[in-house]
Amino acid sequence: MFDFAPAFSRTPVAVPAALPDALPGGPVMAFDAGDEIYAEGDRSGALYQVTRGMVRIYRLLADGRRQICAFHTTGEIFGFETGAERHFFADAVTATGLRPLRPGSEADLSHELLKLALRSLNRAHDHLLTVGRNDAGGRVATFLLEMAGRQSAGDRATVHLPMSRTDIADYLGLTIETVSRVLTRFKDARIIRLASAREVDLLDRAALENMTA
Amino acid sequence: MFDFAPAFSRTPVAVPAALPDALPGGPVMAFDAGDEIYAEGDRSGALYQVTRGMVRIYRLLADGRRQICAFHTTGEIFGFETGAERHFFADAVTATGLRPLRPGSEADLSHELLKLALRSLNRAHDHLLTVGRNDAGGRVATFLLEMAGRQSAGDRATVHLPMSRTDIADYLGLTIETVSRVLTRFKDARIIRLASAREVDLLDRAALENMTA
DNA sequence: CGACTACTTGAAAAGAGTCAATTCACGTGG
DNA sequence: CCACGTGAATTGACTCTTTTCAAGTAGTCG
Repeated sequence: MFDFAPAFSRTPVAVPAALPDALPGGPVMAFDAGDEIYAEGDRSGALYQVTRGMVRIYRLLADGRRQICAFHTTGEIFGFETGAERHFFADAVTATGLRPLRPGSEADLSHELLKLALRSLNRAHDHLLTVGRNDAGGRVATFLLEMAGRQSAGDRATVHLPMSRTDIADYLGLTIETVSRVLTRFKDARIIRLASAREVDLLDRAALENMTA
Repeated sequence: MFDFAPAFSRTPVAVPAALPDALPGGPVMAFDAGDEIYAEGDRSGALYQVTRGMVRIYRLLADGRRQICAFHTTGEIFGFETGAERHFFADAVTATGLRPLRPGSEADLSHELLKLALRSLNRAHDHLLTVGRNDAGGRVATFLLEMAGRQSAGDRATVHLPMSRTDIADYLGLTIETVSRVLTRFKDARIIRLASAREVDLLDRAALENMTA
């Protein structure tokens, strides 16, 4: 049906380097682990740049199920909204610092924001691919590589996971039991080592990449 | 764990009404069903506004699997890219007309593009929710309501599906067999009527909405 | 009318979810 | 310093959904 698929390359999760400085920022705000940053229904306000820690962006369904759309780490910017109200919840996964960016109305700013929005859009599509076209193993593998890619230069073998298994499950569209089982399966296959529940050594990156589909 | 979830409302799939006219457009280009509009790896070029027909945006994996990110109908604009290259494939589902929009570099334009990009971002997140947190029934139900919402005023009971079951499956992260089975299940439950494989009457919208989670 | 493609249906297998029981890690107080 | 309690993570047994593989049926276009 399809002739042939050219090698598909995932959007690199680059920290926007020069960009943020172009935006006027306020003083850094501190949040503890679990603190709410904003909630669905709140009036749309500032964008935020993470100066340290980690933020999760998510939606809640009436029955309590949750879909985490994104995790944001140092340097990243989040908080775009289309309308006057927030459509998502955002809260701190760990102790977090945020620099609010005033969304001025100057046209020049739109250009910067557009770049950021498109970056977010790419990420959302990557995430969709992960969730839509991967089994549990592939999703967890993708997740580990994604987290590894964001930490330090991205080549250190040890990955720290600041978030709980529940967070990971809600990010990947799985249950916490499945996430746990996949991790022990990886461990038994010597693809990873679990120094502790939240410290993962990637022993065989190639194996993870092969599951990533 | 979570106190209570406020009613979650899905982003309405509104056709951008006033926006497109603000952008300078070229002459309409015609595509037949199946024609490629652009491919992954192509140089990023114009944005396109659909004047008639339907377009599918997708990614291909090395093993031939496909994830359709979006379908675009009349009035909608697609073709945003972050870098110099296309990250997606786009082709015509049916006979389609496209008006290319030159992405001029004027700052004023960024403002319009930003709105459009954010709209796409919202849609991507809705789609993620559909795929990540719904079973097969819920995904197909969501899909039917989405398609219904785009056709005419959105209240006529008959929905025309221009795309194949394969397209639907690749959009929802399911197999074509599952899509087919869900549809016959809905039919047997008198939730829909299948006038033909691609003509669906929504007999019980409430039932569909209840599965939408 | 025949051939091709799209769609549907069936049976078996695999994968993930559910429910329940441990185990583990860590902080608190004796 | 150790016992205990709490919440997080793992493991097990079982069920249910979805996929897979394999026919079969229906449209459609020549």
